[in-house]
Order: sequence, then C-alpha cells, then structure tokens
Amino acid sequence: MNVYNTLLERGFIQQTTHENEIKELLAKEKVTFYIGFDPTADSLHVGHFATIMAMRHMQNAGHRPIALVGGGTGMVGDPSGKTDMRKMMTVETIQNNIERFKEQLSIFLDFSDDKAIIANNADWLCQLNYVDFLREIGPHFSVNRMLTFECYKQRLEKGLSFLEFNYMLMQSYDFLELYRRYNCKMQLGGNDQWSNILGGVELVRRLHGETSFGLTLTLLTTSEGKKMGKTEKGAVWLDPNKTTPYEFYQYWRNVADSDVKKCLSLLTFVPMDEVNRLSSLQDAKINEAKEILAFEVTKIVHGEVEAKNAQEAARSIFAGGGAVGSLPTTDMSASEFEEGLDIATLLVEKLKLAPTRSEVRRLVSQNGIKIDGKVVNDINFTITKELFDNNILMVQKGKKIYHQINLI
RNA sequence: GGUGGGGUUCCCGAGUGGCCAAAGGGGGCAGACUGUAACUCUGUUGGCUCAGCCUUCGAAGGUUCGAAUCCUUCUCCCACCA
Repeated sequence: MNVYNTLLERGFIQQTTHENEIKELLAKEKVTFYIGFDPTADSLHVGHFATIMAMRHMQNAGHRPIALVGGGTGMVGDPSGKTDMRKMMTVETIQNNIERFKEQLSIFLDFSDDKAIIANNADWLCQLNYVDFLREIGPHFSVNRMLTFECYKQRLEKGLSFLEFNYMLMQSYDFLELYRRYNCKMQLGGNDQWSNILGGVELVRRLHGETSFGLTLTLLTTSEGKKMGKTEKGAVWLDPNKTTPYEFYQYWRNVADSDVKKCLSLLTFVPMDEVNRLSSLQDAKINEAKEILAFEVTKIVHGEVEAKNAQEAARSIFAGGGAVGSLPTTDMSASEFEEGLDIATLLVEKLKLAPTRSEVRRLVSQNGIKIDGKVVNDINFTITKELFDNNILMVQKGKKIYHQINLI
C-alpha cells in the first residue's frame, strides 16, 4: 500500500500542498523529506512522538527522513500559535537540548546506511550574512500577506517582535537549504506549521522553479481540543528519567474513551482493522483497548521489557494484588526508621510525593494518603520498621499514585 | 522621543487605608460516583513548630497606630502618535 494511504487511513494527514502529486511521488520514487524539531526542552515529548511515527511509516516505505534539529531556529523561537512571547534560551541550553534530541531521535529512526539523516540548521543559519540573506530571501516574502496568516492572529493582538517575525523566513530557508544539499522535496510538520511550510515550498519554487511539497500532520489533541500529553508535572516526556516508563504507561492507560482510536492510530503500529475493533468496544470493555494502547506505545518508546514491567505493575496494583513489576521505588536504610519517621518528612523529603509539609497536611486531612492500603488520618503519624512487610512498604497518594519503599 | 494605561498569589482577573493570605474564573490536588474513563458533585489550593505565627500584591524608601491600597524614586511592560 502507498504510504500516503497508510498515513491517510491512520489519520495523520491534515493538509497538503498537492494531494495527488504527493501520492504519485511517494509511489514512484524514494523521497527525501524532513521534519524540524526545535530544541525547546531537554527531551522530546509525546507531541513530537506522533510526528516521529509519521517518519517511521515513511521510512518503512523506503523514503528517507531528515530529522532537522533547530540549533538556529531555536535561537529565535517560533511564534506560530503561541499567545505570548517566549523567553529566549541561552546558547548553552540550546546546545544541551540538541544533544538530547539527537540521542532520542536515534532510538526511533534507522540512521544506518544513509537511511536517515540528522541535520542541524545552525550549520547554515548561524553563519548567514544579514544583508545577503535579506537580498536573497527578503524579496520573496510579503509582509502584507504574512500579517494575514492565522498563526499570527493572536500575536497581532498581544504583540509580535521582529525577532520572532523572522522565524518563518528562517524555516523557509531551511527547506531551501535541504533541497539544495540533499534534494529534499518534502516537508512534514504539525498542523500549526502550515504557514511555515508553505513559506518554504514557495521559496523553493521561486528560486529554483521546482515544485516541492508540504504536508501537515494531525496534532495530538484530546477530543476536547486540548493539547495532549500535559500532566501536573508538565509534559509527558520520552526521556525515562523525566517520565518513568510506569508513569508513561499509565498516561496512556488513562486516556479518555474518545481518544483511544486517535492514539492507537497515530502512536502504534497496530493494524487498522484491529484499531477499529478495539476502539469500538463499549463501556468497561474499552479498557482492553487502553491496555493495548499503553503497552504498544510504551514498547516503542522504552522497549518491550519496560513495557511489560509497567503493565505488570499496573495490573497487580489495580487488580488489588500486591506490588510486583516496576513501580516508582525508593530504597531506604533501616536506620532512617530507627526512631520513626513522620509522614510529612517521608513524603516531602524522601519520596518527593508532596512539595511541602502543608500539602501533606491537606492530603492527610482529605484522606488522600494511604500506607499499605490504610488511610492515614493523623498528621503526626510515624512510620517505623515494624510497619514494613518483607522490607516493603507501599505508600499511596490519591488513587493512582503508588510509591514503594524498599528497606535495605 | 511625545502622550496615555499598566505590573496582584500557578494563569486570567477583582481589590484603591483596617473586615485582605487578598473576590471570581481557569488550572491543580483530594474525596464521592465509576471502568485505573468521561461527566457531575464536594472540599482544598503561600509557608510553618497550624485555634497561632511568618512571608507575599514589580523594586527600594517614606507617611500612618495600621498600606496591595497614599507619597517619592527606580524599573519593566503595553497602546496610540512619530
């Protein structure tokens, strides 16, 4: 099957510059395409993951992805769809983030034998000469038109700096550069990137008289239109040190019923027949689908072993059994409990399940803390060695957050 | 550069001398309900040695018995004009 149809069937495709031509192109030749990732944090998150899956599908079909990290564009910051001006990042932060991105991308794409390319737009953007750049690129962009773009709407009300206004030209220049260097003919990106992508397509056409192509991907949003992958701790990260495989698994295990189909389609390789079957399950049965979703996504991101561990841990806890598998765990020495450790100190200092002692106070007064399944309703509650069963103690905050203490 | 308007607790936003740790909403957290869902409802949401005390309303000073609220200086932002 043409990879275009695969992407279409799974719901990846949002907008295209030339639908039929793209389909034909993908059927007849090996296409080099790119997606950009700006180093805004020290890890990729699940929003990036959806676009990485699109790259995977393309690569599996024999096309060649370029993962472009935005060492240059990250210095400016993309204003598209943003309400407020972003804080500028230091050069060191950007550099560090780029390294993390590169590591993570190499997990998901096959970079052997030139099957994929990793590039950094700092390599060309950072040494551009201002006047030369203006003379080559500037004439091809109409300020009048740019101001009408949807992606700047909010910003025109709140304010848009000249720094950020240049972002579109930089991203367009990227496409031009990749076209020149690697004969890159296509750019993919999140749907919020539509105008930036069009800018590049237009630029290549004007300067080389060649048609290049753009395609935007569905953003990972909930059925209510909110961005997915946000939790109390911020984003759901792909870095296991920032979001543990267990937390990652649980995130998907808990998606809303209405989001199951979208997630299975975009984030796993489960065949569409099966996706349709699973997502049509009703009532409590849809939990089966969520379990598969959680397992499959975790498997791709963290590997099969971690996925299994997370699944077992989740099952044993929510089925009411004891704890096995890989729950968040802290090792503590017996001596720390010699004189008894009060609940607030334990939660705040040792387990970091609560930010302050006042928070613990609130949790306790609202029956939010359990030790080995028993509600703690005294703020002066003290944990001693005697409470441990087989040197294990299970601390629970709320209904879903479990933390195991191992006595060593 | 000129003129005008602003900076309030995670966010938005009320508050113009004591009743203000500061309305209301959003978001978060906890509880009830449930399917580890959604919806809904309830409670809670600065810190602490918690019937009390301490630190917050851009920053620093000042007036006052008492200041987020008044005065002075500084600083940052926004709009219109250039």
